[in-house]
Amino acid sequence: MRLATWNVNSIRARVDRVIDFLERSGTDVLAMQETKCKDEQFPREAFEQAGYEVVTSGFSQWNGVAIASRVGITDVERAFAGQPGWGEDPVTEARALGASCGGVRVWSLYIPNGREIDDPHFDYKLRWLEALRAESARWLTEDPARPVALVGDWNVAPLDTDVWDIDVFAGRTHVTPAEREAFAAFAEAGYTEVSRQHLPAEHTYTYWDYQQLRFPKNQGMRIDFTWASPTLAVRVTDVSIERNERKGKGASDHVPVVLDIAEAA
DNA sequence: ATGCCTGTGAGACACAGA
Repeated sequence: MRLATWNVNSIRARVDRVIDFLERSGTDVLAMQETKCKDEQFPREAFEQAGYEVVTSGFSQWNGVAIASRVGITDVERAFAGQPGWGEDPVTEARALGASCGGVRVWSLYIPNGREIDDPHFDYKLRWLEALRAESARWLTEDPARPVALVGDWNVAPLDTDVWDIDVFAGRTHVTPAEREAFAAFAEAGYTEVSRQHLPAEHTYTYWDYQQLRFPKNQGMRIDFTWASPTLAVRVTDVSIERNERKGKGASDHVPVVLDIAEAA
């Protein structure tokens, strides 16, 4: 099975590119983030015509996650248990969508950006990561053999070499010890970040800002990852970062990360 | 060329992204 994750930065603006990628890449399951539309606005017909079922979670023009699959989609959840909400009267945002596809429990995740270190969104980001860690650890406690993939845009650069110049990020989000500890805690919960395992090269990015020629200069960030449960991690045979998808007119600022997963023994 | 930001809603700019 081929499983990919991609922050598409608006599915309505990008649907032709996304469908084209699905067909070229042989992707069976695609987890999308930042679809930027309500469920009723999602261009599901294009996916269905290409042979994919699609489930979506979008409440407004902000955030939005979706999963497309040609190997089945069942048991859909539009938030994880204990998912923190935003605001004084907390609102659950469209940042987590779970579904079982081809025997794998896939979670499409869009971790809050955090904005600035002194912004309330930063504390929200840390609480959100901790709540996800606690809940996903519980899934493995219940059933250690469960194949689970936590995929998406984590908005954390775990290593200094995951950004082009760490000095540029001094005092900013994505690289703070608190965020990195919250990210690394998924390893303590029993998960393996399989993209690093297969693609250890430094300065290998999944995102390049639209501004200031960041892509031509290769000034990017590595912030899209896959935490795989033990029985799934050992089935991952290859991972690729589809850098070519950042090229040309109408590209998302993120590229797909693709995993090849062997059949269960 | 991989090229100087893009997408949303609104109907001018404000907000968000990272």
